[in-house]
Amino acid sequence: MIEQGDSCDQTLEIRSGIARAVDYSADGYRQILAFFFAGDFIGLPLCSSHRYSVEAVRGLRFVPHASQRLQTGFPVHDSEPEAIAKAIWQEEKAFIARSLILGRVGVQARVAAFLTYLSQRLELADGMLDFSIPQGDMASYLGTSPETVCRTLRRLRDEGVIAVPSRDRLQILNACQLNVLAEGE
Amino acid sequence: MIEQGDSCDQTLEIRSGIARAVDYSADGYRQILAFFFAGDFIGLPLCSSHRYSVEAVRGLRFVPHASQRLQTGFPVHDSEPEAIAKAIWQEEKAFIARSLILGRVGVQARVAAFLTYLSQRLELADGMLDFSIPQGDMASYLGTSPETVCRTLRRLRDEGVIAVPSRDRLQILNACQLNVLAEGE
DNA sequence: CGGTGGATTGACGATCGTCAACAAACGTGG
DNA sequence: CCACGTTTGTTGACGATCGTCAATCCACCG
Repeated sequence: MIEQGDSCDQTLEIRSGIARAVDYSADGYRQILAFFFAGDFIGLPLCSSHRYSVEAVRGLRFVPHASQRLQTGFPVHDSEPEAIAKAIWQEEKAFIARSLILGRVGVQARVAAFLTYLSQRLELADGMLDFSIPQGDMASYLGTSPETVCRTLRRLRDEGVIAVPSRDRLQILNACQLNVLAEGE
Repeated sequence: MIEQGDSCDQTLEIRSGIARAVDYSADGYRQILAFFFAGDFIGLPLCSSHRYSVEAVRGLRFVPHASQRLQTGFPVHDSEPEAIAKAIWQEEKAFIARSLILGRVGVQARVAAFLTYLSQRLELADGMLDFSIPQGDMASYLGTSPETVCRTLRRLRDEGVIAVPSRDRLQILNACQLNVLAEGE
């Protein structure tokens, strides 16, 4: 889709589904930097080459746009400058969001903050989320292990904060309590 | 200096010293999101209000610039679009950097990655860093406690990877080993 | 029906956050 | 220059958390 290091000549606009931004460090370390959802633009050409790879998580539909580089002038041809600023802001917000989530101490706080964040992006109704993100991806995003993610979700389920009716559905039953947990107990 | 939530009508250009970007969440949680150094622009007006506060860490000198909002058109009056793209990219890079550091498992790996990152920004010579960042700030940035930061730095010192000649100086003796530790042992 | 990949659970040991005490550095006023 | 209070750094001890390894279960697909 987009490979880290590729030159910035196209931008993707997500129509539906979830995509992940992945960083492959020189040392082989792999991290999921962000998730992107319907309506997001990714691969904004602030630089000459992409800073991360973009991969489909599930059910991804997107449209590519040819992009002129911001370095050689802003593309005012088909979109207003405001639209570009908004898209850049959206992308940056995604990175700050992960930063804020990872900065919390305790995996439970991070998971709770992540679920709250997700609910703002892909809530269907009544706290029900389209939760088609593998736990391995969640673990990489949250800087922990899949086992710990699983255990933490289980504890939240046992405490009645969330419900997991099916593998790709997750319902937030007690958003208030989730916020308390996100502060670290 | 800049308060989180203020309207974006000024941009700061750092001349010397270190500044920190701080997020105050609604729940009172405080996190240091990024450090900024000489040459950086902060407070870029991608949005109508600032997303974080900016505070001086030490020895900060800066010049304010009145900023037109990107939302209402790019300010091409005194700087090229490329310069703006570069500044935005620099800011975003700082957030991604923290994200990549925090995503690593183990405090030692995070500290090592952070020191490597710092050395790219404020290295003087021979791995010697102007290290006037309180350990409390480091701890908040790294998502850990001041005590653990202190202990980790001590271990690195004992292993001969770094040296701390004075409180505001830190020398990287073995950059290679530091990279190994950043990968998690 | 077997195979495959993800999810789950248990056990164990290392790490790390917390509390507490103390030392060192710094700024202030005398 | 000294006395003092305040901030920051340092160290020890302890308990909870979390990463790892391993085994097992489950959903999905051929």
